[in-house]
Amino acid sequence: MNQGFLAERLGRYLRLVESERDALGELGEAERLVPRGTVLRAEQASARELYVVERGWLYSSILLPDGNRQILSIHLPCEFAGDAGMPWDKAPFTLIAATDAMVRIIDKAALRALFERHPRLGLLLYTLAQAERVALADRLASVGRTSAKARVAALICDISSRLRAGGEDVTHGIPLPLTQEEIGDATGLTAVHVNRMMRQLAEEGLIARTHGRVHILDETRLAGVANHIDRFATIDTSWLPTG
Amino acid sequence: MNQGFLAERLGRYLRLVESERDALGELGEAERLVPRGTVLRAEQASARELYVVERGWLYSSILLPDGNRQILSIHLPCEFAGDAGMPWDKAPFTLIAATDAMVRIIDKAALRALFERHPRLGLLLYTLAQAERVALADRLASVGRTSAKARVAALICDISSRLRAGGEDVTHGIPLPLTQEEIGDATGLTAVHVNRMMRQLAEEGLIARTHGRVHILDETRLAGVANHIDRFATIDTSWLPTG
DNA sequence: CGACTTTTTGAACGGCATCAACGACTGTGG
DNA sequence: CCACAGTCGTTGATGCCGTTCAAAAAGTCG
Repeated sequence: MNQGFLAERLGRYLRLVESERDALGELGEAERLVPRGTVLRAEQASARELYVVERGWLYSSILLPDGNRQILSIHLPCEFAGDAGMPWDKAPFTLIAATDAMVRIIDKAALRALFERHPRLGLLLYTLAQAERVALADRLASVGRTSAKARVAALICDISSRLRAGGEDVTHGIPLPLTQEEIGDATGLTAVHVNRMMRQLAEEGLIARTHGRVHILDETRLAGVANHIDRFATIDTSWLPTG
Repeated sequence: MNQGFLAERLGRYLRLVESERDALGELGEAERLVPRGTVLRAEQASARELYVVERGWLYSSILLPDGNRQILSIHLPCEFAGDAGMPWDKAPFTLIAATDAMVRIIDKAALRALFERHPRLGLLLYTLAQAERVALADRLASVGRTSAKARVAALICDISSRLRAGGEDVTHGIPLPLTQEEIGDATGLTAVHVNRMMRQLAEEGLIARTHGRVHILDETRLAGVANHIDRFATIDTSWLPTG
């Protein structure tokens, strides 16, 4: 699996042929280790590359002039990071490592070559970009129109189902290596209120917490209060060309 | 410009060659007239197609179980609508006409053919999808981390700069054919509070309002209270293959 | 152990929601 | 041309959810 993080991710959605696997394997130029808390790429920094998370978690965020921060999305292993910056030569967001992490660096030019030589993979990447857009839209609905408790629940549900989609065993709790401050920045709340909502979810028997991990006790009810829809579970690639 | 809405839009970012223009012209199968308030496509409805707005405004929204609604994005003339639904066979959002509108219908299969025959256009579509994702992220930051006044201001700035990017003359005010209820659903506020914030923006001399139109009096200050960044003005396609 | 970050809890405040009512406008049918 | 209904905009009064401020407890790392 050494050269295969990208192929593994894309292979979840499409049966890849040999030449496609090879092309994906050659895509990444270099790896980079990013210790927890480090800025991998700052807003407005030059952005000629994108990343694939190989280990650890990253997140992208925007800093507002008044010092407020919004975390836009969390990037789990095997997912892209920084790909939303493609349309610009300066990064629109800041990328930070939530845990010690390892990323593989992919150059824009390499992505261009991939689209030209493997249009089918291009179409798949397009499709996945649209799926990310929908994920962001779901978060917008959560932040714009639901209560604090629902937002925190939604974050937990989202991470859980993405970890599960990534093949991780979720039955014995999931890691949640984010400070309550970070959870607040992701959900549009203060750290103080995040704390209260987590406690409330625990008191209601929906989750249990143990230093850095969360155990989902009642998945159905939690998804209910969160208004969660697991969209990534049902991605339809049947209309893509066959390899 | 009869066959060229898509070519016109994409031509803003890339100098298209003849064969590409032809391919884009043949992409749309049919047109459809959508009167104001009509649902073009409901959440969960079968979704084998996407749309290009030819006239009028649409918006996509999610309806929460409690009856709350979040408007996710507004689709202006020459923009795509429903393209975020590509990864699924059921539509993730509802598409509604904000004004009487005309859309051109594009089949998923036609898009697939476009990617295969014109990888460069595929890459451009991928890039634009990422740009839409960033626009959504900016809205998330607005809704999650700014005041009611800032959110309303941001909506006005966003629409204004997109209309301008579309070639519309913005100096004598912009149309805003949305009810305050709809503006509230887009910004995560109630219609009542939208009203108050609009009045406040007017009292502060930032905007002027006349039935259905808004005049931006002080663009710099308005962009300031909105934390607005005009990202679409600077899309960089220099790394794409040359035609 | 000491400095720092993170979590937790309490008390008081405020922005936005909620509820309610009225006015302005639009279209429709008599 | 007017009566009427329906939608939308406007304004006031009240209340609650989440913020802000403050401080202590618990965890982490040198």
